[in-house]
Amino acid sequence: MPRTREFEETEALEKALQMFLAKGYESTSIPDLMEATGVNRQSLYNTFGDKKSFYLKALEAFSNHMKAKVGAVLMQKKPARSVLEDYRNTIKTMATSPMESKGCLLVNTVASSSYVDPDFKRRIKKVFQLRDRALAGVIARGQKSGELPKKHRPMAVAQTLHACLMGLSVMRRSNAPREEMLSVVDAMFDGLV
Amino acid sequence: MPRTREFEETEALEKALQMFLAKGYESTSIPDLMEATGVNRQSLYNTFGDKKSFYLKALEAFSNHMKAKVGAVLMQKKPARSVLEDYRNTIKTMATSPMESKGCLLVNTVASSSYVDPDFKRRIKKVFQLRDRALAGVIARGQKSGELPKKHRPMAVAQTLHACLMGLSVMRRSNAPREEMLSVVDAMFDGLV
DNA sequence: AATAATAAAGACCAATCAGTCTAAATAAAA
DNA sequence: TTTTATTTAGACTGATTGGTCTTTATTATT
Repeated sequence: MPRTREFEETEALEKALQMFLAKGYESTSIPDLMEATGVNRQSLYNTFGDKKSFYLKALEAFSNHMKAKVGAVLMQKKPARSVLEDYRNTIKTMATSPMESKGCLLVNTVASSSYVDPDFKRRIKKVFQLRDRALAGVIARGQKSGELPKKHRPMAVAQTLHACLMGLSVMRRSNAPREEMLSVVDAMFDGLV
Repeated sequence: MPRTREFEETEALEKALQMFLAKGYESTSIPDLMEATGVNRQSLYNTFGDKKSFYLKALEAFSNHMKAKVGAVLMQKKPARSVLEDYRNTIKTMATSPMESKGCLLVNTVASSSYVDPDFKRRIKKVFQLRDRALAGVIARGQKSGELPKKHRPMAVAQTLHACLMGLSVMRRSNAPREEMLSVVDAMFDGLV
């Protein structure tokens, strides 16, 4: 009976995500989102709820992309050194991909005023925590097997790399040239693991 | 003849800076600034110009604080290793000071949509460039004297540390505990220099 | 062909925005 | 005391905000 939806929900969410990446939560207006998605105002509200829940959905989508790439790498059951080598390459790819030319949505949100919102904060902490734990697991495994030095606690190393990755996000956003991005990733990994 | 100003300009700028740090350029309203500074709307416009030039003045003030602390350390004419040791401690102090509990204004701006403004962009790039050059100078000196390994180009090391520091800013903004901040700073410096 | 659920366009709302202006209060200097 | 530059408080502007509502058009199913 119903008229069929004339837009693809995930496609619209993807467009909105790009807009949120470029302009942030507060500076992205509903008209901005209408233009970016090509979807009517009313339909946006029907489909995604109000602005905040729309943004939360964008955060979720971005996080899922990240998890898909990072999780697959870190969960591999092979020698830790090899996993970390894959991780380095994954970071290189992400750090230079057009998708992230406006940085990481989670990092941008932390650096913005919307981070005071407990819902945003909780969501973001959760995602980062998962990534840190996964990485710390790999490092712990590498330390046990003797592949990696036991100089620092696995979680400390993971937190440091986490900070480095956040810095990379900001660096990318400031239009650092590709070569610079790559050399910085290498220097970080060389220094830490 | 004139009535004397009832507020201290630099003091008001300092209060405004704190507000901009907390809420960012776009989300800080004029009423916000009036409340934070305790200064009337009209007086704000008379003293600091419009919102954008007000923000530029806040950026300038923040940059000056940074230069005062960092510059004094990096310009020292003593062995490079010792300078870098001082720099590490300076970063530790800054990374845990209440003044920076909302992160670095420059980094926050890069991560925000206001960064598209060429005036903001130019100003920020300039400040970071100066810091990078000063650090690269120290590293080059250390490499020449044999204090530091020549594994990476001085500017590459400086850029990497720059990225790390930006990450620290975001980390601080997300309320990371003091101990975590300090251990991350150590891990970064241990890995890089 | 009738039904029913949705899409779309756009009017509409109260609140807020940055910025300007006027008018009254103030106080240092002449 | 008069003058004069400034600070205040607050009214005001036009634009924009997020969000709601109404109306019309559309189309897959019954």
